[in-house]
Amino acid sequence: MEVNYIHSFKNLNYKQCIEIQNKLIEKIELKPLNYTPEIVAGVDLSFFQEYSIAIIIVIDEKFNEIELVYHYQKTEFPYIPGLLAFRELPVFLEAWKKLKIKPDIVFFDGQGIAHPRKMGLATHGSYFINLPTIGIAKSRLYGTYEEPCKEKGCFSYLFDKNNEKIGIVLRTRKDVKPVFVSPGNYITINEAKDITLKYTLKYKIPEPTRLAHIYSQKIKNEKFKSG
DNA sequence: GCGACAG
DNA sequence: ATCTTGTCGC
Repeated sequence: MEVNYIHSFKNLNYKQCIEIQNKLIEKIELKPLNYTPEIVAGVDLSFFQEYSIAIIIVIDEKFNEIELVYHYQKTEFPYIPGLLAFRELPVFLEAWKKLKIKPDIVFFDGQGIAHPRKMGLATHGSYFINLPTIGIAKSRLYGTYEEPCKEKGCFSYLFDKNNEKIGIVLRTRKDVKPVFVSPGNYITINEAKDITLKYTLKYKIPEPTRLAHIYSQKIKNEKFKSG
């Protein structure tokens, strides 16, 4: 798939990254999707020594795996809370170029707007691929919330310092720690929640991201260990 | 100054 | 994320 524009982030300092994020805030469009996604992609990265491996898995409504692409290159940006996109997007976008099928929406392993500057991985990534995105995080980065009830489907809202909703704490499985769902872009908070549940089977992590994680581990082992 | 802090 | 064994519970 095509990429809007891309440049390495490796020479940016902390302050410059924050400036980029602040400039992109005004471009966020949390508008209704107005259609039901049928082709969904999941993204995840794994790391081995100095390398980063990004994989993208594409599935249809029946969870059939339609396409899988990956790309690995040397890691060129450290993990810094709040700046995850600068570390992961460059690798992801190289894998994205190899993708033939155009998904209706993309699930990222991290936050969307549930971020100090509303610029989590999923939101930042949406500008490069021009598609709706959802952030699925296993833990909280930013925001306050009440604990949702224990049944599958229970949820509570995540709020920022201005008491604005920035995401949902969603119980995707009974008696299991909830996931933090937030829209990346071009979708609403509630749609992100509904679509996440729709793509969740018997595990805590919804299928797109869960499968992406499994394959990123598998490819890492094939390329850097046994194979 | 101190604590928090996606992957 | 990654390094790593067993273990409690459905």
